[in-house]
Amino acid sequence: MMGRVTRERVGAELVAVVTAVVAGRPVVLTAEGGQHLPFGPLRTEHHSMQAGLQTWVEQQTGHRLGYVEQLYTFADPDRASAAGRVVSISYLGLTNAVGDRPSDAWRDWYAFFPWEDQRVGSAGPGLVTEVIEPRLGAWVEAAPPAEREARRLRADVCFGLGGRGWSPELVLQRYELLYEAALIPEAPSATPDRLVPGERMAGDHRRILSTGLARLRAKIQYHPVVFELMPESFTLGQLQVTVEALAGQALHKQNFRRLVTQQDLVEPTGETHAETGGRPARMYRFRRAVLDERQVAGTKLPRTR
Amino acid sequence: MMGRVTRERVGAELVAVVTAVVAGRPVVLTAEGGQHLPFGPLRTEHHSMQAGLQTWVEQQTGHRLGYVEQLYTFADPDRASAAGRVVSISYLGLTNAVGDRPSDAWRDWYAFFPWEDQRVGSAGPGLVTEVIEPRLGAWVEAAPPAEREARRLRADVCFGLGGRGWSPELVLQRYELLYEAALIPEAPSATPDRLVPGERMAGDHRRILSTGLARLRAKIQYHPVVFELMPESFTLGQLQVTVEALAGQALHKQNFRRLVTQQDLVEPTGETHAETGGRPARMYRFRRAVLDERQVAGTKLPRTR
DNA sequence: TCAAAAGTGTTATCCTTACACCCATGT
DNA sequence: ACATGGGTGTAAGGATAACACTTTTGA
Repeated sequence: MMGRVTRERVGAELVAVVTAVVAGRPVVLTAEGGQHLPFGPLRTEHHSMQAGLQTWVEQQTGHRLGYVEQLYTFADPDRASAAGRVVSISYLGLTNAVGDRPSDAWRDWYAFFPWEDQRVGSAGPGLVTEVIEPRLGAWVEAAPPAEREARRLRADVCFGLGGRGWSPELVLQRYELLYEAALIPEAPSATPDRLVPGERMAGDHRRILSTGLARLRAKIQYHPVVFELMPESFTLGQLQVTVEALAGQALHKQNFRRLVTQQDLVEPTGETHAETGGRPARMYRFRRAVLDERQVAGTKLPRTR
Repeated sequence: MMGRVTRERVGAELVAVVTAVVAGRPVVLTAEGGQHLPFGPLRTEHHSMQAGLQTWVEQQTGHRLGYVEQLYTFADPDRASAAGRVVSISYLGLTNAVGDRPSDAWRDWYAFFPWEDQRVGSAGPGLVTEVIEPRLGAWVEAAPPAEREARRLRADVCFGLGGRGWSPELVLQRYELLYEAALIPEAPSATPDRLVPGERMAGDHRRILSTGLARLRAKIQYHPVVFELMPESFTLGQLQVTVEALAGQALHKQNFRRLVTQQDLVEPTGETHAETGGRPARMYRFRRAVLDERQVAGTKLPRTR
């Protein structure tokens, strides 16, 4: 019986969250004046979805993506109209070759999510305490009493309120919370005077972008993907700046270095780099062999017997 | 220019890897005599993909899925024929309500992946040392010299050879390695006399299933998803048996108990359970509140400053 | 009384965190 | 000389892994 239904057809779209880090700023590749992520339809001539994606991105940036992984597949219900349904298959791409084709298509992540940059001196910390926390407080109070505590807990966990720590990887949860609280313009009941700052994108592309940031921030903690964003050789300081840019958080210098060196993730090239001020730094390169040696991260379960 | 292309259309299929654990055996819901995973086309009347999936699964099992998460989206190139391309959006579903409709549609995971069960007394350990290891050895030797070491490393990491430990979460990597080594029937150049035991499924469903196992084994380590497979109340022994069934590995009893209790994942119900032989065990229930409290797992990066 | 499973306690080890300090360069 | 960033050492605390042992039931 299952095979007898008429098979309906949908449009399949490939969407790319391509990111890089330039001078301590995480950037994402956009199209059409920063309103879109790069995207294009899956074509019959594409051998695979990744190949199709590579084609679209190459046409816009002129270079191959070093690293690509699938993010998530969305079926936007708003677009299930007479024209038919559209399914968006999104990918995360990482690259370090921003300079090849200078372009203003590379936009700072934090233009779209200002609250996500929690480094000191950035917009994030002030934005949370002065704008987001009070408005979420109002949203909590506006709930029926039975639901109030659940809302408060959710706000506290997402934004590190009430003495909780800030968790960089909760990007998507924060975006969805702001959406539900009608504090961002995508929300149906949003009112202009209560919005939280941050540029929006066409359709659900800001949501897809937030999925990409969340994945990258989570993955960086247990898989050596940062190196896809680095040049061939780099200093440990540059590496740390890159990780901090992605995490939106400052890291402890000495421990960061030990973490990287003790795990044998890098090897010295023998050269040094004359930095602005201070002692010249040793240059390192990523030991690509670790990708083969360590398929595995580390278990949380007690092993044998 | 991007908007001007004629949008080609594809078939969108929803595929479910629904698993449960019954009497220490992990099982997966199949259709049509165990050859398929349950699947069905995405319809216009489905409000969302998850809703569509729930519909298909409910029709076959009669109960709702407690937990659903998206797995991966595949575009099988072999099926991009005259009939057009098909995109399969796969989901992982967890349930504990197997008993509602008795059915032989629940098949043991390890019928499809016998090598994945590494518990003592199971087929796995012998299969690896007596069949897989020698045949992979031949595959290594058959490579051109320059490629030989890479193949050996890969085989060693995947199957815990050469003194390495077995990593339960490498399910997909092992499947793909066996595929490339032509040791499973899906492989184009496979020959019947060199195959590794294990039932196959239609199309790429065995591959999708292996993606599901991999995700579940990985996720169980940092997120309390096991409880979706447990009844309302259970003993710590039953919980351990369930985790062991999924991991395909025995766990250390005392440390497992401590891990569960010290993290406040469970609370005692006050009742006890008279087991077969031995002292009666306390019953516990999952503290669902932890899902709200702990959105976060734990960072691998040194935090402040 | 013994087998079987539940449950408790203790110790060695490793990893994370934090702190203190020295080194090499430009100005 | 001193500011700046690079680089090293070490000690405290917590989590994990491994060990030995007691308790409570059914047969």
